[in-house]
Amino acid sequence: MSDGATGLIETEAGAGPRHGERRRGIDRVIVLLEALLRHRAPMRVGDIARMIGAPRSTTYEIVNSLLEAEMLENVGTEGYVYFGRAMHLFGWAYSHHNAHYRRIIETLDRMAAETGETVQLCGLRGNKYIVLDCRDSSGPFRISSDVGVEVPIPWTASGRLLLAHMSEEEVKDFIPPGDYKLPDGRVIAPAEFFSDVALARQQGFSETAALADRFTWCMAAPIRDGHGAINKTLCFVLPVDTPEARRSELLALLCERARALSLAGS
Amino acid sequence: MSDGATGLIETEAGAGPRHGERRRGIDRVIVLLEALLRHRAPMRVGDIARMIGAPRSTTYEIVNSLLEAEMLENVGTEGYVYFGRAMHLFGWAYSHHNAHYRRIIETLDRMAAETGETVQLCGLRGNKYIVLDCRDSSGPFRISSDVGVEVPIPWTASGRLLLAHMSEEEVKDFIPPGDYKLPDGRVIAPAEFFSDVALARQQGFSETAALADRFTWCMAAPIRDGHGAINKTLCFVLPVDTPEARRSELLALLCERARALSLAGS
DNA sequence: ACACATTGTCTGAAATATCAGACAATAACG
DNA sequence: CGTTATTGTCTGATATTTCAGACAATGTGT
Repeated sequence: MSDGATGLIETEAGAGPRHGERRRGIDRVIVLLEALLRHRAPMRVGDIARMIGAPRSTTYEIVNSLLEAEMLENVGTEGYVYFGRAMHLFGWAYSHHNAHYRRIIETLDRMAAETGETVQLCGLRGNKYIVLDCRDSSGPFRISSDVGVEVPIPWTASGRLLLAHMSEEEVKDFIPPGDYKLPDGRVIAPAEFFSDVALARQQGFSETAALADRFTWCMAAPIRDGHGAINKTLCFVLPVDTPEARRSELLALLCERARALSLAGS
Repeated sequence: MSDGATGLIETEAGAGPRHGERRRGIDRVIVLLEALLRHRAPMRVGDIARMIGAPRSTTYEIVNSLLEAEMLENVGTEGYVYFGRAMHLFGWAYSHHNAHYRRIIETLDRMAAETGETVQLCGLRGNKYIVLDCRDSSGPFRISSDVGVEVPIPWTASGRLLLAHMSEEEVKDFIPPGDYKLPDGRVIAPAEFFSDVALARQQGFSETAALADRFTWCMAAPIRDGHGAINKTLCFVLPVDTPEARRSELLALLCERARALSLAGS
């Protein structure tokens, strides 16, 4: 896919393709890791340098440091690098540091085992939707999606729930205009999206059929934090042709489990 | 490898804590993350600074950068930080980037589901043993251990397998002398350990009873890479009083699954 | 109330990490 | 076989980042 390798990943305004931009090593590391995450495949040092807009010599220096720390590792025979073991360990520590997240993961496991369907834990990252964790369907035709990849919020059922605390005006300011355009070219009318959000807030769950792609039915239920806000959602990704009876059964299960995971003060 | 870069810096005659050691931001980051992993709990910035031997001002600078990148995140009300969401995403990417690791994880899941016992994936990190991933027993008395924590190799069943490619001489050089001492004070005779390693190599599995602690029976089987070398092991952690019949059944399962995961070129 | 420890934020100054560019050694391509 | 694009490693110079220390604002204990 044309990943639009603009070369410059500028979080801040200004700063065009200035030649003499000297940057801090730490920032290079951060940008590098995020670029690698987006790319989702091992890369060569030269490509990394181009992608993050850093000089080759610097990139080699940094990559070697990270390799030594096992935050990156060599993969394949020729110069490719990707995330290393240390990242796995750090990530594991993150997922298990608090009891709540552990409970969520156990629920994810149990639901996947019980239903055999694809289950996901979703949340926001900035103004995008991401899958935080998932258990893929065990069936022969598995619908899977990558953890950590940023997706426009309007494409997803979870997204509608995750915006439930916002007013229509806030939502309008929050979603980049281009994000209403679906991958197949259709465009969601913002007004329709706002009412979807309102509906999701009211019913306490959200469903989408064949939205971001032709073959999936998604259903999401909110996991609320201590203040009742929705930080994360639990969701099923089903084949669109799943019978209605089965769907409503799964929806009930989803809502029940999500509620059980919510911390809402009694 | 052991370039003596980190850890205790006493290269010169100067005994005191060298005051003017200026270090690179990247290296600070690496040391910081590793310290956090070892500590296994959120820390305050001041404590981090002390633990990694960095000035407070520098530590604040670095921590803030990492917070912004979500590699760390604030936890609790007052100044505690721990690993952040981005780490989870990077780690997930690591675990899923290659088909082999994915298969291993699926096996882990399946074995845990089938047996209800604690299953672990283990490996080496430097000259220590670590748990790379695990599925905890679902029973009321779960025996669990933390992923990523370094443990002396002689304490473990897996460790005996993971050294199988070494000669006795190499093993002797590899294991730090203090690592033969068990947590309860007993000391494993090196000669005994060497013969354990040889036995493990010969039978293709390894077992320990009440070694690192009084109440566990561990059994490990090797996962071999394309060259037949043992990089990782699969293992069960059982209560010591597990009946012999059950144990041998589980051992058979363990060996079978580990063999299925091995890449040994036919 | 006091003394004492800690946090988070700022400074200026000095040590150095980042950078551009050159280099040989392969690889890719027509 | 030349031509062109890579890769990985070095170098010296300077723009930057790390660092020590000071600061006010909170805690903590007696």
